Amino acid sequence: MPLPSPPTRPALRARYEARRREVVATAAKLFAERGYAGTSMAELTAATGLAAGGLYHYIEGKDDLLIAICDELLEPLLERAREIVATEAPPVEQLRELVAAWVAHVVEHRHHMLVFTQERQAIERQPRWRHVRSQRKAFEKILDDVLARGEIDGSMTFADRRLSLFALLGMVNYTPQWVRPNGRLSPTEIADGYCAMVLADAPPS
Amino acid sequence: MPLPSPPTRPALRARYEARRREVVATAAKLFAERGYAGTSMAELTAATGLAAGGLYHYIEGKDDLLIAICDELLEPLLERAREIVATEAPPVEQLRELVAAWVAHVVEHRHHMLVFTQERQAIERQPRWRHVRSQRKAFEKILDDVLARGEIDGSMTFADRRLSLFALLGMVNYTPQWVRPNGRLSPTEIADGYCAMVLADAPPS
DNA sequence: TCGAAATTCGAAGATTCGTTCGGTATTTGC
DNA sequence: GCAAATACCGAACGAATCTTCGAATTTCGA
Repeated sequence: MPLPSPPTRPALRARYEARRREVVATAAKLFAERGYAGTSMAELTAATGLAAGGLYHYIEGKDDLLIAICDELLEPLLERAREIVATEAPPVEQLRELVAAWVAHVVEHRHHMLVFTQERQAIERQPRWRHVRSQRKAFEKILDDVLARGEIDGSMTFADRRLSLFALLGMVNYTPQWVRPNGRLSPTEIADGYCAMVLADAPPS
Repeated sequence: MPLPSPPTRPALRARYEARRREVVATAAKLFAERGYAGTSMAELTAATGLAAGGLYHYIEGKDDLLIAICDELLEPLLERAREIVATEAPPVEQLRELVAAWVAHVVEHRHHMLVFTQERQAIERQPRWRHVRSQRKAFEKILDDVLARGEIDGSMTFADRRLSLFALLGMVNYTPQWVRPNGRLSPTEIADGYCAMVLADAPPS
């Protein structure tokens, strides 16, 4: 099983990378619509225009696509999140930036995100997915840390910080299920709304 | 293809119904852990103790299980929701009751709920799932109506009511992903926390 | 206790699916 | 323009899957 490798000749290399990204994007759309297991390679070949054999010049196998989709989703998001918390801005500002970037990201890559959500059980169970799993955990830790810093310096108040974190994860992760590109609300407005709900929470008097 | 029907003899009828519920519950657990398509009938037979052919006395086919799981999840929830909004309690109280019942339900049936979430694309796409789809929509409409009544009578304030609805759906639907039976927070505490976040939201001054 | 109903078995059937592989066409670098 | 690298094709294979079916066993009701 020779794993396909990018061509060494420079003129073809760019074309190869671009085509591979196309294939992954097409797969993300199909997987989001029909499910990973519910999408056959035959449907994928039809959607990409390639024939059965041609596909395997760009991917190792079907599950390679799933990993590529998750990586395209999590890697840039995690990088951006680390940039934001490296700032010296106060926690509340960092949280707003984080949620804004996060919402914008899942809206733009909503197909990726839908696949990530649907295949969560596979991701959490199989050892092969350790990397994806640790990226998800790293992102959630960044969020939790920001909330913790806000709680400590008194700029945020939570009845239960852990619950607020889970609520935020729920809101944002659910967004791709209903959001439409060029919908009524912009990603920024959505993010602001979410932040308001999380930050307005106060312990019962 | 003779569809399996409950026995007419009374003594066996109860046993049949019970066994069928067992099968559905086992399927819900496996599907939640491994995914619907990722679970083979062979694994199901192993988990139920029945042999391949024996299973088909209780179900029509694999997707029959999926419908049964969704029905067991949505039917009682929808019924309870209708009871609550038939009350004359003020909207805020109705909302608290709704969310409390809802959270308790998804926590208790978290396997069912995880399957429902994972197979959402199938449910929303295929005509066969019209019934499940309409139950989901009916429940969401009940929620939206309560929020609308609260907004009109001034007891609730939303920057954007639609967004608050989606946020609430996100929070609750995500709950099964992290909640543990006998965990630190009771379903009631979780529900109260969610309500506080949704109700505390106010338009920016 | 007897006959019919109900339950269970497990091997076989039919289909679907992911992947491979030999071959052909196209492109690149020299 | 030539040779080598690259891109692509599509039939075919092997494995895995869901479901069926006839037979064997158990259970119920009269």
